[in-house]
Amino acid sequence: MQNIVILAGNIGQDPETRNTQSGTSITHFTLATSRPRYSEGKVVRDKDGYRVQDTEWHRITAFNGLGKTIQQHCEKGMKVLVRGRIHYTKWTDQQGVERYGCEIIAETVDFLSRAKQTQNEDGKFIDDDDIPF
Amino acid sequence: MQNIVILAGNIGQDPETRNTQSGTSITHFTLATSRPRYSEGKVVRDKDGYRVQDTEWHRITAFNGLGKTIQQHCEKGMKVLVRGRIHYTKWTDQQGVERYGCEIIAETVDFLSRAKQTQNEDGKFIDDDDIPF
Amino acid sequence: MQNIVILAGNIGQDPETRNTQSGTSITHFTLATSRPRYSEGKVVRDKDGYRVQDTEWHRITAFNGLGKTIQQHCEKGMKVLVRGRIHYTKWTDQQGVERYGCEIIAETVDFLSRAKQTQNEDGKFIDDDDIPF
Amino acid sequence: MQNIVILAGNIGQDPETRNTQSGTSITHFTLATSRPRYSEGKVVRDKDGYRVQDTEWHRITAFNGLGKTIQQHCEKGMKVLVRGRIHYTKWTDQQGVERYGCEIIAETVDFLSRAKQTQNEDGKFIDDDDIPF
DNA sequence: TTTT
DNA sequence: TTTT
Repeated sequence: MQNIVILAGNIGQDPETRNTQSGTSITHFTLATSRPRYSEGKVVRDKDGYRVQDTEWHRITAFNGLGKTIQQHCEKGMKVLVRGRIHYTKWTDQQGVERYGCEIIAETVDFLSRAKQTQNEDGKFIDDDDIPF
Repeated sequence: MQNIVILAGNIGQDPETRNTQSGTSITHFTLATSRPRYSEGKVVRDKDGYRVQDTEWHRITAFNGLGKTIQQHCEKGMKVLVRGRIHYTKWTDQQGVERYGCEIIAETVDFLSRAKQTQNEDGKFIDDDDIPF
Repeated sequence: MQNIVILAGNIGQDPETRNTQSGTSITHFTLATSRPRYSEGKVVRDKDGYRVQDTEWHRITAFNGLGKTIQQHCEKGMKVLVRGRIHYTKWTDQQGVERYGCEIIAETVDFLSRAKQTQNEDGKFIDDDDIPF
Repeated sequence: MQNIVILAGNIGQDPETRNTQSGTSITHFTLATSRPRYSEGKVVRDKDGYRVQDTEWHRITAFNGLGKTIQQHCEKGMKVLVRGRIHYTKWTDQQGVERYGCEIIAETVDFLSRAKQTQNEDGKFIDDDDIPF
């Protein structure tokens, strides 16, 4: 049954891609979504008059082709819209403590800012077919 | 910017509600979403021929009025559709280790199964106005 | 840029499938979504005390494989969850008047009720691999 | 049951607001969402090498406070993210022909471009509290 | 821990 | 035209 996430926000760090032994490539980046804090129906401001924002930092994971497109065309600061699903992870850390994590597996990514252009080794720009807009 | 989650699944345990010192009530329940596992584009089956499902267990939080409606009308096994947002939490456990969590703050809940009816102390059923269908 | 629709509701009529000359198959069904009517923050009731519902009837279109799964496993009255996108259509009617329509192109359909089972010509049930749960 | 729409796109014309006799204010604007056309899994290009886009023009309706915020801070060309629901309308035109329409009732609007600033009659900028970011 |  |  459906597990759908839609996030529009800003990329926190340049994406990173690694390859697994099985040949799958995995791309990670972080995405900030913010919303103004409300208290009793009113916007909350700090002492300098700026609105207080609550920011959530999401860890986004993309595989293979979508991951490569992200690696080539996304960078820190870009605004993107991610559609995907929530996935929870569990592992044991070096102290033997059980740890839990949560990530968003991306299924589509739309660029809300101008996409970064990446040149290939031969100096040509990567084929725009990869850019989903 | 938008942080939207839509989950359709089954409730794992009866909801629990507690009240904070500030007068806010907080209701929690767990929700299972499942999807068939695919490998190379094909459904994966176990040795008995049943499809393998990957289940994600989400922790859902609802406040005040919505939480009370959930407490009164939801129970283990019911199918619901939750719309909400992702919220990450961080705390220090009793061993002094930093821990991270993830929960879904519910904004609406639709009942996809028949809602549980709860009687008040006077034996009357709680007003259906609370039930969102 | 994203155009995402998520609808949970009841199927109004058995789905219908037709084939185009180009070999694409197109499946249509209607889906009702309802919400209680509110006025000044309160549920509205009719003279018999029943809550007034506002129902929207959506026209859903699915192509090829997804359409065939719907044709085989969905019927009038079933509850489904559709994810898709809005598409507007325009045509000229027999009186030469320009007409506009709106349909939801389904990308995924989850069954929230028990799926209908369809027997093949040889009396066997269609392979469950088609059923998305 | 849920009827959720999420659209990210560009505003086609400056919003327009009118007031009904009952005191409700209604704001309308149009929003374009585009997606590259695919044929047999490949991007389609026109004779000049540009990708062919399919654009859907959505009619967005917002009421009262949300509508006023849109009127004050949105203009043609801005990028926005709308969350809302689909609503179908029916009316009889001047020739007595039954006509059908479809609109998106906005529940939230996020600005993906810099919001337009509007001055009040006294020359002051409208309170930023209205801007949802 | 749910469900089909 | 569905459903509760």
